[in-house]
Amino acid sequence: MLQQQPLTGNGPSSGRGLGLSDHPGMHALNSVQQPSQHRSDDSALEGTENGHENRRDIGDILQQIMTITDQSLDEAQAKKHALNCHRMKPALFSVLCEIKEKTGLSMRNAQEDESQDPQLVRLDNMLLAEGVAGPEKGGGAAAAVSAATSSGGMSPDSSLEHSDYKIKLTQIRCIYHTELEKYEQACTEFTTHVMNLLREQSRTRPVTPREIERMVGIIHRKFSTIQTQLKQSTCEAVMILRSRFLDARRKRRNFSKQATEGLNEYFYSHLSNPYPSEEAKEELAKSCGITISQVSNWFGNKRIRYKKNIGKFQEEANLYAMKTALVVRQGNDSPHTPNSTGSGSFSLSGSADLFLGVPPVNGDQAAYPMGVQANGNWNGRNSPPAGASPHSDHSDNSD
DNA sequence: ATTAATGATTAAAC
DNA sequence: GTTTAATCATTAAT
Repeated sequence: MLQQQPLTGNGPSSGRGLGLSDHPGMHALNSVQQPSQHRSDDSALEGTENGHENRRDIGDILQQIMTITDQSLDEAQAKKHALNCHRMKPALFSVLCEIKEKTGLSMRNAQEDESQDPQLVRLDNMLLAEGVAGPEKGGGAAAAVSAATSSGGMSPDSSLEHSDYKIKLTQIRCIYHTELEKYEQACTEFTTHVMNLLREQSRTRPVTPREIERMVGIIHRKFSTIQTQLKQSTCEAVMILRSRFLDARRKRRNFSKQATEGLNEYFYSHLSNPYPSEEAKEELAKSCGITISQVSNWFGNKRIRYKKNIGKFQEEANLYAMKTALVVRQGNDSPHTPNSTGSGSFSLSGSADLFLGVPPVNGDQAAYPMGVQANGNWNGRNSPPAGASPHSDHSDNSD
């Protein structure tokens, strides 16, 4: 099928075997054979009286074959090059490629899924959101922190708390980037290697550029799985880091003494309605050096814990009540001044120091002098009956 | 080493 | 949205 005579078109050739015999590259083969052809007379075909001569030929051939391995590399290279330069080579190449294409050898991975891996996209987005994949400057860290603190509005302060986190995040980012770089380098290296190899082989083998491209795609897909793994583990590390460093429960610091003092002051001076407004919260947050969320948390905790065991807080209540009273007395000499305490039963205590007898709270009968007691309005259902001080609270806030 | 105190988180209710 | 009640996880105190 490949021996179409007109295709060769090389007139002077002997017309055998695609006419390659006159190519310089083929001389090697000829040269192997020719010596054994001791005078291509017809006598060779006769083979008369040549039993031992044939044996000698075989020996010669073997000898020649053995010498092939001794041929210098340059020589072989030259032959190859000569073969590549043959004018029939492109035609033969294309024909062989066509055959290969038809036999489906090269179309095993025909379906080129150009679809991006959704998981990889997801990981990319996550890393970007965490500031790992983004720019390596402060902007990235800031973005990470802002993203991390998105759950609670606690961005203004606790930068000290975040510094550790930032350091670790930077470490992760560095590792990630170096690994990614290594990965990319290895990928390109391998790809170029394979491409060079295939290109080289395309001289002697029907390998189309299309196939090379496809091969590159396959390689990239393989490497992509590695990339996915890298990104996944990075994500995991970031998540662990976040859960460990940004979960404030693990980094709880007690408030400063003065902060607690200020909060308690407000709480006990608004005991009848210890629900600071937004403005009051802001004020408290500013004066105590904590966030509004922390103020809210503190009041939430305080209310529930106070309500749960009023007796336990009696001393504290008296303490702050006295403090407030003293402040009020300093500010205003009148003993009947309605101070800011919510409970009417408290304000009359000129010396609020002996209300420390603390009975069990849940007892049905509370026959004791309540030093400072909120009327149980705000602590609705569970509030102990606390028969003392049935006055409804009304004298209230200083605002 | 235990325990109490405390700030933060969570689910559920409003 | 906030608040309650329970709970967690850490810190301070015993």
